[in-house]
Amino acid sequence: MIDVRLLRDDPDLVRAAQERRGESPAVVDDLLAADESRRASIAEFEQLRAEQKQLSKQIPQAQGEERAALLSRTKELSGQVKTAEAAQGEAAAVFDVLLKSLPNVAAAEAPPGGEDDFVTIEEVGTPRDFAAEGFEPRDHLELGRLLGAIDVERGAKVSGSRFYFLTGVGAQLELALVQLAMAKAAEWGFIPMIPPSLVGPRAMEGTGFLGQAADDVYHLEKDDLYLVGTSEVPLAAYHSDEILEADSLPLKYAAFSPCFRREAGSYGKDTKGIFRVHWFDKVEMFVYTTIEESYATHEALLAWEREWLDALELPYRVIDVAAGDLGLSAIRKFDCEAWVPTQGKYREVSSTSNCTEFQARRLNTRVRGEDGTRPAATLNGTLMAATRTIVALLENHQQADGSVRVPAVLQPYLGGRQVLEPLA
RNA sequence: GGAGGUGUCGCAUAGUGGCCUAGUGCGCCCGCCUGCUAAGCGGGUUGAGGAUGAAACCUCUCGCGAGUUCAAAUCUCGCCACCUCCGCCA
Repeated sequence: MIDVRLLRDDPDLVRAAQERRGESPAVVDDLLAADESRRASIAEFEQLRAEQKQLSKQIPQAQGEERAALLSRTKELSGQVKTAEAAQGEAAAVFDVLLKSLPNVAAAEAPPGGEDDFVTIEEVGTPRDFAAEGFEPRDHLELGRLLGAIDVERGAKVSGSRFYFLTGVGAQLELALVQLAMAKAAEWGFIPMIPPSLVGPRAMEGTGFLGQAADDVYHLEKDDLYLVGTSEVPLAAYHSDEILEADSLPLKYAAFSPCFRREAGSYGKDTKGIFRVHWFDKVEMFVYTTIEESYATHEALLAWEREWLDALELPYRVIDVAAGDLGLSAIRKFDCEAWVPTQGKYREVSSTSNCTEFQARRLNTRVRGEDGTRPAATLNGTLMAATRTIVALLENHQQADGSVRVPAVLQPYLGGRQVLEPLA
């Protein structure tokens, strides 16, 4: 959630941000009204409560008639306090629901508009010209079959559509990618983490995934637990209800975890292969810092993502995601999209968001500094999403005979193999 | 899943209905004293919210939530977490 004071002091700024997202600025006025009545009800409750406490204190010393008078007045007040307290709770709840539904204030730099209104920041590397090389590129599914690496038929048999088995060298490839990614992250100063991928409602709600994105989340009703779509969720909740010392920042975590997505409403999209699946493994970077540092940290996260893709020798582009496509928590988001030869397009393989104080305020994570305590800033960025990375690696590094070249950095993690060969 | 126990300020503890505006010790911060350090002395030290130009001020916060009462850290009920033992299990 955003700062209530910002809402009161500069509502026009919030309205403008709503418009950049293509959302209604009217909620701002609803919120201001709700804040008004919330504060009025607080004042009323507190005034009654103060009187009740003050009179109540005199009772033990009072005698006879005076005591009876006090008792009858406090008795009356007791009821009024209860009513006022309930009213105050209700007003606070109304306000809270509205405030939590309001997205973070989109950065002025974020391109206005929706999904298609992104701005390309840079294209890195050159997609291969397979025609010039004299062969038709195979898609990752066919390569996966040739290599004995991916089995989607049995994935569907066992778990349904959008599930897969990684087999043989495919399984080894994922493990190699995970190891390399975790090793790199540790080098960059991230603390390696393996977090729970089942979380309670607070963590899910606090990270903003129970808003518009709720349909995309798996929920285990019997236990009221959620399967996370990203380890951003447990990492953001990790320090909930904590006060971090300013000189301990930045706190950088890199987590390996499975990710689960219902992919509701994506029927018919990316149905072939393992590009869009209900479950995949991912190494995610997550940073706690101050709001002032967050902008530079966001650039750093992007730089690490790029270093990763450079190391894997993949052609990709970096885009500045438009305000309407930011999600609830972010003020700005950069995506890295790797070239997918058989689709002839760049497709998202990583994404980094600056959530400023939005998640920290919901999850009650604060920083104690010279000027008191205030909410922390949180940022996240994908380092390695296994399935999409495998798609990009196989397709971009394939050779005419169906073998796949292994980038040099990955070779030590694959037993020194330089090439993945098709099964006989 | 069953039985028992515990939950108070950063840590350790005191507190069985009003004298709790939650005490004490440790730690930490500021000051005094002292060649230096230690000791000693004095003061400060949970967090959130409301009001205000800013304060003084007021409210909430003893795991969480409801209840009893004029009044709850204290009594009642529910929930959660942790510990011990049993069962089951990777």
